[in-house]
Amino acid sequence: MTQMRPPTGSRAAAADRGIPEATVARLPVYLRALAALADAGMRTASSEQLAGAAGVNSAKLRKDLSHLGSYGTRGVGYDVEYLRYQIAREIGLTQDWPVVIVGIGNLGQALSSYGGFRSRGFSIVAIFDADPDRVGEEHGGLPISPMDQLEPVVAEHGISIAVIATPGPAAQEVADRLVAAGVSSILNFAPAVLSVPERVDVRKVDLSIELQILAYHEQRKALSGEEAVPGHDATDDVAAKVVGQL
Amino acid sequence: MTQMRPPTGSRAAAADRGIPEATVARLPVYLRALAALADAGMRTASSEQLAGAAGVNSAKLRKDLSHLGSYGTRGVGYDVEYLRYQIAREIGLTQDWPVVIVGIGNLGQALSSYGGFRSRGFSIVAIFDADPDRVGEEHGGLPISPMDQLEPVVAEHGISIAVIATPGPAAQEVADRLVAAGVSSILNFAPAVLSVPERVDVRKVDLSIELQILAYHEQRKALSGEEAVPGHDATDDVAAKVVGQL
DNA sequence: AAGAGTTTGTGAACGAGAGAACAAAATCGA
DNA sequence: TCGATTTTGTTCTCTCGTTCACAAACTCTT
Ligand SMILES: NC(=O)c1ccc[n+]([C@@H]2O[C@H](COP(=O)([O-])OP(=O)(O)OC[C@H]3O[C@@H](n4cnc5c(N)ncnc54)[C@H](O)[C@@H]3O)[C@@H](O)[C@H]2O)c1
Ligand SMILES: NC(=O)c1ccc[n+]([C@@H]2O[C@H](COP(=O)([O-])OP(=O)(O)OC[C@H]3O[C@@H](n4cnc5c(N)ncnc54)[C@H](O)[C@@H]3O)[C@@H](O)[C@H]2O)c1
Repeated sequence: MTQMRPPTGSRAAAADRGIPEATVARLPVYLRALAALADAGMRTASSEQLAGAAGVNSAKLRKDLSHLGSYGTRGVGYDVEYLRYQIAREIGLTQDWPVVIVGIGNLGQALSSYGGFRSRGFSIVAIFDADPDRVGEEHGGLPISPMDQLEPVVAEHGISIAVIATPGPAAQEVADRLVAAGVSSILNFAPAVLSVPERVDVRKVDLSIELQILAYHEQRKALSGEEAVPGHDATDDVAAKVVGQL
Repeated sequence: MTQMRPPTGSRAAAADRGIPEATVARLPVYLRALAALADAGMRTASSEQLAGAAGVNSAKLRKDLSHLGSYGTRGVGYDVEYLRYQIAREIGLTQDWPVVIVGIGNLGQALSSYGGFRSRGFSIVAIFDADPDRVGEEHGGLPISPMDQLEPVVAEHGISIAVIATPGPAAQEVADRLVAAGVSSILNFAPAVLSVPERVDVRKVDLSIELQILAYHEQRKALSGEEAVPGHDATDDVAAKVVGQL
């Protein structure tokens, strides 16, 4: 995703601040696991325990954490609260991130009403929809704002993270406006490939794709049961038209 | 994810039917790109065009497709409809998958009302919630069923794919019931690490984590601006308690 | 029929990530 | 103080995935 800017020359000691993408994606999981352990009253935890709670291999967890620095104690483990703070700081969760949501349909409403974001370092400061009839409707304590408020709100709050939950065809246009207004990270729920300048990060969440991946594995499981029949594939060349739409 | 069952001995020719996980995750994207091209009236497409529409590198696309077989024509490209059918068949989308959703809160309602699943090969056949007051409510044309209907419905329709959209603490229990009832693929929206038998596939969608990953990159961008100050980190050892809850 | 022009399919080089294994560093009990 | 025990941080190896680059295969024009 983000540009891996070439070796930053002037670096002296250990923590090179270049955490592997795969590790970054797991840090939030560790944070959640630590919260669970803290709630359970644990003040310290071994890599084995933490890994268990996070659902990963303990060697992987230790290597991940070693990228942040050396925050454990050999023979003891990790101080739960301290590690929690260090990870939060590394991810950038010691500050609160203001976020806007564009497209308040089924999904946008669910997101707007979701209370879990605030406690994880994000506050939704405005929600937008193009439908004039919906402007003013409240969701999660915020009124829907009209689209012409987008630029001023983004500027005023210094928004850098936005969520797109519009239909697919509208997504690119919305993304363009967001980027022009100053947003540099987008979470996209619309089934569309967004094209944005290099400095902008886009993450895509696509529920249909997730289901399709499950379907693939499901089909393989089913097939490996009846394995018997070796090499044919009857339906193979029959027709192309069958697929219907997408 | 799924067990990479050891080399299946009795395999003669080319297509070994062991598609890399990374490729599987991209096939649905290609499918969508192909649909877009077809709608635009294209009957044939080069790897370059397809890759453009799908937002990937063309070499990667060609290698991905080569795992399914040799469906292109050198000097020409790929027949849009034919490739579409082949990918759909490979993913298992020539059949329709019945799906159930458990936990009809904000998110579950959005999913239930979403029309996009049907056209992509999935039909929601039942939705469940533990709240007795909500049983009977309609969402997306389906009434909410009580939880005690879960096992009979899963059995009757031969459900193998389920979606969990309950709060985190309830997720494991729900997963256990689903698995016991015969489900072998789960799409989980709850912030919880599910433990399931090996034969069961779980995919997790976690919106907070997506935002946190964006926040990390956002922070790095901000930091690399003020790069000047080299090695310190004032707030480093100050306190641990600051983090609040998760 | 032959040559020019396209575009696929794949071999090979490279890079990133996962996991096993172990030395180094800490605690604890005697 | 010393040795036994625990557990981290890191090195090494292996696997998986990405990208480049090009020969092989096809079309089209003359
Ligand atoms: N609802 C789901 O469960 C679900 C599942 C998978 C994918 N998605 C995707 O998420 C997106 C949103 O889904 P949804 O069900 O909420 O759709 P929806 O149709 O209910 O809502 C879309 C909203 O976006 C608004 N909108 C349209 N054009 C806009 C524009 N140019 N600017 C601002 N707002 C605009 C519409 O007024 C509407 O309120 C879609 O792209 C959909 O494919 C949704
Ligand atoms: N809404 C969002 O935008 C959003 C965003 C990120 C994550 N999530 C996660 O998705 C999940 C659902 O979110 P939500 O906003 O819809 O929550 P919600 O509280 O609105 O809905 C949860 C639903 O699950 C039902 N439920 C509770 N226990 C159950 C059980 N044991 N069996 C069956 N049903 C049960 C409840 O009755 C309720 O209707 C949560 O885990 C949440 O953390 C939601």
